[in-house]
Amino acid sequence: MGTRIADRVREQIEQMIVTGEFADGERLDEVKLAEQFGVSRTPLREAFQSLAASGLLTLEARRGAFIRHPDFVELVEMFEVMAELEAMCGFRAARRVTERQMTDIGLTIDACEAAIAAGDSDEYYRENEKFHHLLYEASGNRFLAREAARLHKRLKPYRRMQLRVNGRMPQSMREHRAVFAALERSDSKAAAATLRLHVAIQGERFNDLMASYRQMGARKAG
Amino acid sequence: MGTRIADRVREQIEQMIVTGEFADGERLDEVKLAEQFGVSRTPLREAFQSLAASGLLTLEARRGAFIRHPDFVELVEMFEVMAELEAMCGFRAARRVTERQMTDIGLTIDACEAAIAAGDSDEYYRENEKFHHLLYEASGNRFLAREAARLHKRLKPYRRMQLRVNGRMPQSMREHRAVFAALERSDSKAAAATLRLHVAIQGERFNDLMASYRQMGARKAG
DNA sequence: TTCATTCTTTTTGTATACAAGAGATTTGAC
DNA sequence: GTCAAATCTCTTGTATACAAAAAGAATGAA
Repeated sequence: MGTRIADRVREQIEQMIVTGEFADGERLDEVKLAEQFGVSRTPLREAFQSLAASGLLTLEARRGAFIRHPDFVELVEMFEVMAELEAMCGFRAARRVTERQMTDIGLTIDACEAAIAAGDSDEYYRENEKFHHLLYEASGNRFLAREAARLHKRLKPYRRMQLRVNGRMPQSMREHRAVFAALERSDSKAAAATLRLHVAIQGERFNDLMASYRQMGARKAG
Repeated sequence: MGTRIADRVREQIEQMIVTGEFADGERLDEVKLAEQFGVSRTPLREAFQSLAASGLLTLEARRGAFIRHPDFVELVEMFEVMAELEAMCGFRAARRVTERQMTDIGLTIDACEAAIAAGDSDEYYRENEKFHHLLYEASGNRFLAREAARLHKRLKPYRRMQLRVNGRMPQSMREHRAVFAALERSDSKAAAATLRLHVAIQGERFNDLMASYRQMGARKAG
């Protein structure tokens, strides 16, 4: 991607979306955004197309571009797929991960724990994200890594809800350690199973998420 | 999708791509395509963005839109992910598939076999595709179904290679029947395992595909 | 010839202009 | 006041015009 305006604009809007800057149902005004970015509508509309194809927004014919947050059912479905993709990555990584990659993964886990201890949740999110991306890479399947990263990005606005719930972060860290241990002993099945549970929404977390979702929905609507 | 030119054009180009109308490395000429479709470059370029985001073509900054067939490694990687998505669909479908869906799936299997008997390979491809799409739907996870369908479409140009090899079609049919049987007895694991093997490229099929790929590459290049 | 350089042409990227549909508003009847 | 129809405004979709970069052709030196 060179210095194309369309690409830059796409990147910026993408960031705005994944950081939850838009409310559910909000329409992205072409002219407003265009002058906000200081560009014409043409590259902006190309960015819209690209974002829509990635699922980050929805284009309705002759109505415009809308942020359509997934409903609760779809959100669970998406996490279900994410869980399976991560499990797949872990399964393959257990056999293929390099020394170097293990070192990097270990570092992110340490950094995550340090962030928790320091109460720095932004730092935690960053390192947590790094952990997962390293895992995708370690799968040794570059296509899989890209697809996992894509869905990961799409779920970004909703992942915070998942982590915010009480006591989730220490549990999450234990799971990271368990994944690391499984990779270390090349235990594909354990790595896959741990990651599947790490990401999936089931049991208590189902209820926690539902509550957060309702809250979020209320806030966004208001 | 209303009556937007961009959408119609996108659809048409997509068809052209998945039916293998373009050679590897081929550049899609904006002005030529525009006048071919009788439209301006604007909707065409929007279609390009959308197609690129779906992975069906590659945009290179200030160079244009190119068809970039995956290299052999990437192709295997993609089928690996496809196998897992189909396994996931089968796993879930075994618990959730409806009577109606089972009937439909059974019909496509019959139609596939009839097509083989009649030597009608186009019909076979159509019904085979229907079989897989029904399976995606039967998973009960609509997001998963969409993602599976997306990758399925992207792999379309290469699936024919896989089926073309000697004796593959009857084997493929046995696998369809095995999937059906597993669904009928709600055997999630069997459904998943059968589908994983059905789609994955391993063992002999690896070599078969590699040979076909080389052939195809040669043909396209020439 | 072969290579590098300059000029020309082609093609992409962006802006703007125009057309047409969706939504809001006004007007009028009851 | 309420509803409906017509009008107006705003927004999207498409075409065209222009700018700039890349590809290609021509020129000239070794």
